[in-house]
Amino acid sequence: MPSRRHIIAEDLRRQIAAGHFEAGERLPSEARLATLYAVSTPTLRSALALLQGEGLVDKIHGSGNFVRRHRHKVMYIGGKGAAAPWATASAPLRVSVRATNLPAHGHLTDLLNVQPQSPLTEFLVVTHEGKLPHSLAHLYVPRDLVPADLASGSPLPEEVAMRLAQLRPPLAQVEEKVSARLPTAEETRALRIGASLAVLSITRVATDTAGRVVEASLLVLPSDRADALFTTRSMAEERTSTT
Amino acid sequence: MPSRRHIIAEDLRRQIAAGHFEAGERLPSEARLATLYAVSTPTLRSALALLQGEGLVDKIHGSGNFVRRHRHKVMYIGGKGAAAPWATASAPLRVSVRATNLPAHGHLTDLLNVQPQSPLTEFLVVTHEGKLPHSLAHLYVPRDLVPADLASGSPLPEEVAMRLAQLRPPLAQVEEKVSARLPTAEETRALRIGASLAVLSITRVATDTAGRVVEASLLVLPSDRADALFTTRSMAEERTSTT
DNA sequence: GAGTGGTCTAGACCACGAG
DNA sequence: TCGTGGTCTAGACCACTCA
Repeated sequence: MPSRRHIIAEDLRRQIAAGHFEAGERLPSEARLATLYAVSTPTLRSALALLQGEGLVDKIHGSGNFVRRHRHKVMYIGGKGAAAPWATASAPLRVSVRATNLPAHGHLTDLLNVQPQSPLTEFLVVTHEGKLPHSLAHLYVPRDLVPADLASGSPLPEEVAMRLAQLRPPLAQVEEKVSARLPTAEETRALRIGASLAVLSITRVATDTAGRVVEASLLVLPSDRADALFTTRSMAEERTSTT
Repeated sequence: MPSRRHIIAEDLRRQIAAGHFEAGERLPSEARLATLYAVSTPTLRSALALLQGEGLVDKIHGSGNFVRRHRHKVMYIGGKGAAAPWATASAPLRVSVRATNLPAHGHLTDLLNVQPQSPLTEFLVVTHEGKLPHSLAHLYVPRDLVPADLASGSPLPEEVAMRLAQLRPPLAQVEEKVSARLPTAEETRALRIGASLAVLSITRVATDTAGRVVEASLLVLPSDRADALFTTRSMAEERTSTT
């Protein structure tokens, strides 16, 4: 037995799919929609919450509910491109980087396998698609692997990737832990997403041939904009040695 | 500025963490809690919805809100163990399998790269932890790779894995597409989870050395019970050939 | 300042679960 | 049958955005 909010959500989905609302267009106000569907505002809002959770609708406080413009998803490619996770996306995204020096603390000491207080550089990477934020990444690299001129301010993303890759030995292993969850309060603000839109959270640890952790990254990918793809080629040795 | 529901949710989190409520214990009724916190029932319910989304609380219609018993997460290991994804979990789970024959249709023809109507066997795999469902998997295998005695009814899980592995050539590649999303209505029922608890959805396609798809699986892992781990060992050839 | 969404209330009635 | 959660109402007031 479908509840009213499901009926309303389904009707709006249909109208959006049928093109009755243009991409990027604002829907009628919640008060107006509530009148149209003859329900109270909380009921109508819960219907919209379903559409938000699917990434069909963008809610902007003070402005309105908008039909999402971009419906194409980016594919995050696992295993490759450590130090440049944003470059593994398959669509043109604008990338900005802010670098900060900080001492290792908390989870970071475990992730990077370093002593507390040992010097790290954090790269806060925000990708945008058009003018809207797309995804977030925090990269942590031991300071001695970071050229001094990249270690603070807002370096160019391409340069960060290239220079880091030059400075360190080849990677031996990339380990990626993937979780699904709802966004934190900060993430809903930073990514301009609703609290009911799930995100992919990827913790990636890259190790060099000497067994040293050369980079740890925390990636947050909203589920309406990104999936992740992992490809494993089986070789006889691997399939026995990894058991 | 924290809203009331966040304050209430935080207080309940604290009390649960402090052990004021035992694992598996029922919380006071929503009406009672609403009185205690001096808020209306919708407000109190939205606070509980936050805890559900974190997997801290199990809501059971007609019975009450229960503190989740198991708080340990299973780790799904990517890349390995095609044909037995459930075996890659790191905790003891009870597994049940139901096999059905069906013709390829819809997405399945694309995933398995077969003609529509070509014969497949579906294995519906449900894992339980104790008496509660843990996760769901649908496996699809071309019929000619399935021994006849496994192709219907409820075969033993271990046998399915072993016999399938014997019958087919070694795997060349496993591709896993990972998404985060909220559960569908059927999944909330089948897994006994709230609609606000995100799930990891993994589509796994295994290919043999001849390039034939020998298995496609759709896995659904509730985010409070499972993460996924992917490990990539870099070899010089791979890093250039996969670009 | 006008209009939008965000939060909350104090009820009502329905649907489910267990004794 | 009774207590539980599920859904919904018809408002109120606050916070944000934009002209």
